[in-house]
Amino acid sequence: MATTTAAQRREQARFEYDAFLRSCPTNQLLDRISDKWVSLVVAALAAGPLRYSDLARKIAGVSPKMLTQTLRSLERDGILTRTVTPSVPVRVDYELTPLGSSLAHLLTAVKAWAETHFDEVHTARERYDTETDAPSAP
Amino acid sequence: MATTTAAQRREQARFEYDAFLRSCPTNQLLDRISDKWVSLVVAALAAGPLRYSDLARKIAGVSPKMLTQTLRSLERDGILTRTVTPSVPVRVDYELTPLGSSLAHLLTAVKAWAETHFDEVHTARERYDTETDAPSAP
DNA sequence: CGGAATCCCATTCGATACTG
DNA sequence: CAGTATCGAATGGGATTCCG
Repeated sequence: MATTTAAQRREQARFEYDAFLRSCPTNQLLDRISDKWVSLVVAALAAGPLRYSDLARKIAGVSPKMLTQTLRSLERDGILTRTVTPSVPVRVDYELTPLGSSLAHLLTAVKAWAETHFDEVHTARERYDTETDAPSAP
Repeated sequence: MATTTAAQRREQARFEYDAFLRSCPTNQLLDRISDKWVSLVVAALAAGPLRYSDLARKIAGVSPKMLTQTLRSLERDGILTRTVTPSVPVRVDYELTPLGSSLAHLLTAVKAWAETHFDEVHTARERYDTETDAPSAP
């Protein structure tokens, strides 16, 4: 017996892996800040509160769908607050919470790392491309 | 005239946005470390060099395809080194470079932030779900 | 103005099978 | 052991349209 070993073993491994991820706050939050738009929104709001259309203009390339989706998930996580002012044309402001500010600081650290080591990465990348792309080319 | 305003304007905005991203090292590297598997591989290698199959076992849930793909891109960026020992069964070791170690440190900082603020996020999330999910539910 | 809902395409990812 | 190749499923994300 045990014809199903290989497949089932990975399936079970995957199960345990999922359980691990669920129990690991790091991965949950890493996934959150990993999002392409999240970092841009947080960076845009770091300077101060903005309205929906201001964000759309500042980020410049985001579709309304993704902007709304991103803002909702960030609001849900307590990264920012959404304030509706029921004037005639509705006005909605978004602002970072203290938690959001601390996230902005973290992203600043990431940015610092990226700027510090970008040269190394760039160099390594070019060398790798040269070595693998033209090792035996005429 | 100007029937195409809305769509075309965003298209052009998108173009500029792409140009911005290309010139911004932060986003390039943020995208790299954002990857779900990258962080796991770096974390796994932080303790010391590992062989391919060791990594597959330690990460437990990754397909060979993604593992190889992740390792290649990290090698390309100078995050880790790949050492082939041409013994009878081929042996390949992966090890973090100094650059990779610094990235591991950064991920540690992210992890610290996540663990520090996980409660807040969790609380905010539950509150949000409660408020939006059952305000008028029977 | 600020958003919700729908459609749909492109990329990505995972599982499997095969090779050196 | 350490990959590569291929296929199908899932997902993300953009455009569009309509509501309050």
